[in-house]
Amino acid sequence: MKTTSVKPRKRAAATRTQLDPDRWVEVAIDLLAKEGVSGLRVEVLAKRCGVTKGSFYWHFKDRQALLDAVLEQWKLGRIRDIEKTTAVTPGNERDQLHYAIEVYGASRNRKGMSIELAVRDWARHDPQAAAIVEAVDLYRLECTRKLFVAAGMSDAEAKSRSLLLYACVFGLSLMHYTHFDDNLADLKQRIAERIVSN
Amino acid sequence: MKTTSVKPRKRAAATRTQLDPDRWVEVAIDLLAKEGVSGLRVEVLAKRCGVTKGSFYWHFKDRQALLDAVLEQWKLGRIRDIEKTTAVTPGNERDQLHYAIEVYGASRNRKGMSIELAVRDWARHDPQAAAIVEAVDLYRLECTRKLFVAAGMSDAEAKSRSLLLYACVFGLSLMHYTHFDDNLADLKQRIAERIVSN
DNA sequence: GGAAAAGCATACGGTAGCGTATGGAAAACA
DNA sequence: TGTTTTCCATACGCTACCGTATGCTTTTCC
Repeated sequence: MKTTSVKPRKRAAATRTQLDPDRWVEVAIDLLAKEGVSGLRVEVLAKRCGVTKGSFYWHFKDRQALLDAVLEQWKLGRIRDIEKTTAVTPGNERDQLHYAIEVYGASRNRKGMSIELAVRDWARHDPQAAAIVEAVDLYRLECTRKLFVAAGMSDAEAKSRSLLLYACVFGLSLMHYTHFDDNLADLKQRIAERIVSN
Repeated sequence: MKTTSVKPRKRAAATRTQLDPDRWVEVAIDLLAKEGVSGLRVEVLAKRCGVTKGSFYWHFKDRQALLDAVLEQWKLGRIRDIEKTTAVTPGNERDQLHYAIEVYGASRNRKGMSIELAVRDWARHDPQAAAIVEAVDLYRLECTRKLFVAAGMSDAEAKSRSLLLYACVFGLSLMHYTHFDDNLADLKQRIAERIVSN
């Protein structure tokens, strides 16, 4: 093949961006969101990064190494996120719970939810991914549990609400209910109330 | 290759089972549950049926035709199931709602939930699957909505509860909360109460 | 500025999967 | 019994992957 034999030897010469592993993982998570794990292929990813797989195999031992890195990165990101979302400002626990619900509301944060679902589907076939998901879930559940307790609920009730909250949030993202009602905002509001109110 | 040159020309000679499309779809759904759509490959499926893909391409135009059939079959099965689960026996609406929740409880009906999740993941990348899921969701939501109304709730509240119910059911199946509490039964009970009670 | 290392391209072998072509056995039919 | 039709096996070409080998630039370091 020879278009003009012009060697593409500039690769974004401006920023002089070398591809470090983190950048690879970043793009990989992007791809994961759109295609799922099964779509996370080495050569596809490389093309997305504007290079060939020769580069990939310089940074990573193999595909599995990338997957491991993706999982780890996701885990860290989630935990950081949860801590931010559930940071305590005494007295406002219920508002914060509402906020936590809203944050996951499909409209915005669409990409985040796509990743979430992709990882969970991944976890259904991969024990390692399952372990990561479990760790993240337990951490999340614990964080909101504390909020419910701080809001005045019994420990057992708080646990149940905490689980209900996340189950509902992820469940909604799995469903297609757009045409179920013409006032979805009210619907969601009622649900949120049901989860956090007494 | 020649083990003993014994031609396997009996293929379950007892029942004389010809492979009809329905049988293919049945096995395909099984495979779908275990591997997801991406694992639903023609040659793998054929091997599972004890034949080669030569047989497959006699019954189906191509892989897509199988996928279509799987979706259609799933849709029909779901609708039949919902009608059974939400069949009305006046006065017992709340019991039935509890039953509907319990039916999806991950422990039993594990396979059914696997299929459910696989199809929903499928729907995230395929508009056609998404349409089927939407139809099934709307039908389900409508059925339980009626139950909530019959149990004495306002229409708006019934809709919200209906959505909450399914979101929670599917959401729970996505989560890994086994180690969150040592009395999961109580946890689930509380959640169910929260969904159906006033 | 020359050697070493980093970062990437290219080419290769190998597997798995899709779909087609073709033929052969078994069953239905006449 | 002979001929269709049904049902399936085998063989083939093609593509998309994975991972390796090897070499070509660019950077880094002396």
